Amino acid sequence: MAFSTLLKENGLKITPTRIAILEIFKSLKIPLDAQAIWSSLKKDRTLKKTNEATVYRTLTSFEKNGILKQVNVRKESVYFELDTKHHHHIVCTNCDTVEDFENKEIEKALERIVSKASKFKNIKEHSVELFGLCRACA
Amino acid sequence: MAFSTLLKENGLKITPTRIAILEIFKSLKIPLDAQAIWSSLKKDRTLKKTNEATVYRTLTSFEKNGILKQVNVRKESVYFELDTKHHHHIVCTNCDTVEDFENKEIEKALERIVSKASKFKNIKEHSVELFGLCRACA
DNA sequence: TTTTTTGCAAAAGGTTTGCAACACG
DNA sequence: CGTGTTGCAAACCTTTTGCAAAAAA
Repeated sequence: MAFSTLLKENGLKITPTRIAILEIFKSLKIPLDAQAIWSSLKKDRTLKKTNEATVYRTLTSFEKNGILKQVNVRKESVYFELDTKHHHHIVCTNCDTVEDFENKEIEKALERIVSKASKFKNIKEHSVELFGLCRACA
Repeated sequence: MAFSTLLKENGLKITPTRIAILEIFKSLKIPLDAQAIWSSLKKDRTLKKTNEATVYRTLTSFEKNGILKQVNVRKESVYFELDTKHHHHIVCTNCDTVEDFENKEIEKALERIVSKASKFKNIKEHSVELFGLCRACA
């Protein structure tokens, strides 16, 4: 789906900054934080004066609308990625490398855990992350 | 093992504040952040004037020494728990409820994923968290 | 006494907010 | 034109740091 359609469907106005932010996520394919997005925008002639606050507001709004979701990468700031296909992450604790994976066994095991949980009855989501050093950093 | 021994083994001096912080983790049995610890200390006559900075320094030092570990609870601040038996968490997104669980199938599936990861060769740890509303908040 | 720990105050880092100007639809 | 969006500056919240005084070993 085109990003402009995605924005429209969520009742968000189509602005150059928003489209650009979505394009950045699409092309880089790794979790990004507000600073990374902001740096990226600054390289673009027409968007270089975008304010940091706008980036934060955009990320927050995209998350609320289910366009982005947060990723636990154990860094100081909050990282996001496009909320598309369900998957998990292997995160390098030294650089920005992130490998995605999916695994049906884990999903099934988690479903069983959900059904046995005593203090919870409705569990909406889960996250699974592996941490280590990527081949380049090891 | 007594907390005083634990501190000694890690080359840390035994102080009332450190013992008290460990006791708080032991008795509450849920992940806690610096503010929670600090509030707890303030209720104690002899420790009520403990400085926030001391709490942060203590938590950092305990984590470095493997006494505490961070828990991903998707809150704004950093939460810790005693680093004892390996387990995972079901976290209430509305309150502080956390239920622990462990599951061998997941551990095995993760081992297989580790062995197949292309960008990583040494993976040291992992985290698995489920998020939802506990029975009290649902 | 030597070394670590703590209190205090200041500062840093990331993120949020109020408000007026601006742009999309 | 009306409402949502942005820039700017100030504020916020959590966490960190320098330094001198206090406590542990």
